[in-house]
Amino acid sequence: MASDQTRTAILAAAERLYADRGFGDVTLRDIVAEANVNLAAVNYHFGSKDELIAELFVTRSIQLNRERLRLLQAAEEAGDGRASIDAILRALVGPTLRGCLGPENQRSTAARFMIRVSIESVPPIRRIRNREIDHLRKFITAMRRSLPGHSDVELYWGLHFALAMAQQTVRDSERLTKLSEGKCDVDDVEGIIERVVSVAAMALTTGDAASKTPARMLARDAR
Amino acid sequence: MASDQTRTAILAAAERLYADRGFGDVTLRDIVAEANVNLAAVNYHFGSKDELIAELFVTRSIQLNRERLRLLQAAEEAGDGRASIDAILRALVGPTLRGCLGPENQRSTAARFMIRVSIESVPPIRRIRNREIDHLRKFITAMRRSLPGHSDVELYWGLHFALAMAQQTVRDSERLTKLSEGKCDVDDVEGIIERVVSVAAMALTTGDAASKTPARMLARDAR
DNA sequence: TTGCATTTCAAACATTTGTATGAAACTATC
DNA sequence: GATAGTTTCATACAAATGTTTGAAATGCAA
Repeated sequence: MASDQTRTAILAAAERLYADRGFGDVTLRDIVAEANVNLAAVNYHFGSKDELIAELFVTRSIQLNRERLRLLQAAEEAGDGRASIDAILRALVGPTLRGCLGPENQRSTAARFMIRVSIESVPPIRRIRNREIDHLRKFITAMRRSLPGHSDVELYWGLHFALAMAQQTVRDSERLTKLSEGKCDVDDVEGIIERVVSVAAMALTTGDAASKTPARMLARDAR
Repeated sequence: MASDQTRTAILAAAERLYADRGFGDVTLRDIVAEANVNLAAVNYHFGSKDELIAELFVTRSIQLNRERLRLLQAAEEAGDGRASIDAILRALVGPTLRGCLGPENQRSTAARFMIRVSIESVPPIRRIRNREIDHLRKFITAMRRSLPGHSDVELYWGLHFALAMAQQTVRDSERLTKLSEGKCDVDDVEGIIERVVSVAAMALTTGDAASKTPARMLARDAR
C-alpha cells in the first residue's frame, strides 16, 4: 500500500553507490541525495543504516542461492538424481562468476554490489554470511551422490577450494590482469568457470581420497 | 635515538587490537589506552592513523615476502637453479598458511593481524597491496624455469589459484570448520599446505597448456 | 469534507572521530 | 647548570555521521 517509491529509490541508490564507492565511503546523506529523498527516510523505512545494507545483501544472496539451486536441480534431474561433479561445481561457482565478472561496462549494479561485498565485508553483512552454511550443505549432499566413494572430508575441501578460486577471481581480478599484463582474460567468464570447475573436479577425482594427502606429504622433500 | 618506547608500544597495542577486533572497531583512543600513552602520541610519531596502519602492514608484508623468497631461493638452489613446481608453490603459500593458521591459542599477534587484513581490507592497506605484483613476478619467473613447456597464461592462473586457495582458507577457516562439523582440521597447517600445493600443481601439470580449457568447454554439456 | 493514518521534511541532537595546539616535562649537549 | 631539541600531556577543535523529533503534507476511507 501507499508508495513504495521512496523505499525502492533508496535501495537502488544505495546499491549503486555502494557498488561504485564501497561501504566505507558512502554515508546516509550520500544515499538520500542520490535517491532524492529526505534524510530521515532511511530510518523511517529501514530502521537503520545497517538494516538497509542487510536488506540489500539478503536480497542479492537469495537471488544467487536460488540460481545456484536451480542449476543444481537441473543437473540432478538431467542425471537421473545423480549429477556429474562438473555440473555440480558449475552450479556452485557459475552464478557467482557470471554475476560478478565479464566486461566491466556490462556488469549490472547488483553484480558490482556483490563484488564490493566480497572485497570489503562489513558487520551487518558478516552476520548474515553465517547462514550460508545450510545452503552449501545441499551441494555437499549432491556431491556425495555424485562421488559415492569419496570421504566427506575430501568433498568439503573440494567445495571449499572451488569457492575459493571463484571468490578470489572475483575479488582480485584486477591484480590478475595486472600481473599477467592482460594475458589472463577476466572477461571470458565461461572460460573462467570451466577453469575453476576443471581444477576443483580434478582435485576431487584424482587419486583416492584417503591416501592422497599423506602420500604426498611423505614423498616430497620438505623444501 | 631517544626512546622508541612509545612508538613500539603503540605499534604493539595497535596490532593486538586490530587483530582482536578488526579495523572498523578500533579507534585511536582505544590504541593509546592499550599502549598507555597520550592520545597525541600517534600523530606525533606516525603522522596519522592511516600511516600507523600502513606501517604495521608494510612491516608484516616485508617479513612475509622475505620468508617466501628465502624458501624460493633455497628450492632453486637445491634444484640447481630449477626448482620443482611443488617447491615453488610451497614457498608461495607456505608462509601465509603457517603464519595464519594453526591452533588458535598459538597464533602470534602478527598472524592474527594478517588474518584481519585478509578479511577486512581498509584503504591504506589496499593502496599498498598493489605493490605486491613485482614480488609475485619472481615466482612466475621461477615457475617458467620449472615448467618450460607451459604458456605464461597457465602459469598466471596456477599461481592465482594457489594464492586463492591459501587466502580463502585463512579467511574462511571458520566457515569450513562449521560446514564440515570439524572434520576438516584447519589446525593441521602442513597438511593444508600440501593440499593446496597438490591441487595447484595438478592444475598446472595436467594436460598440456594450450588444449586443456577449450577441450573441456566443448566436451561438457552446458548443464 | 472530515478524520485518521501514513509519509515526508527541515532541523536539531548527540556522539564519535581524527587531528591540532601550546604549554610542560624531559633529555642531552656544551 | 643553562640551553636547545625532543617528547609528552591535557585539552580543544572541527567535521562527519547516524539517529530522533515534531510539525507539515499527503493519501485514503467514511
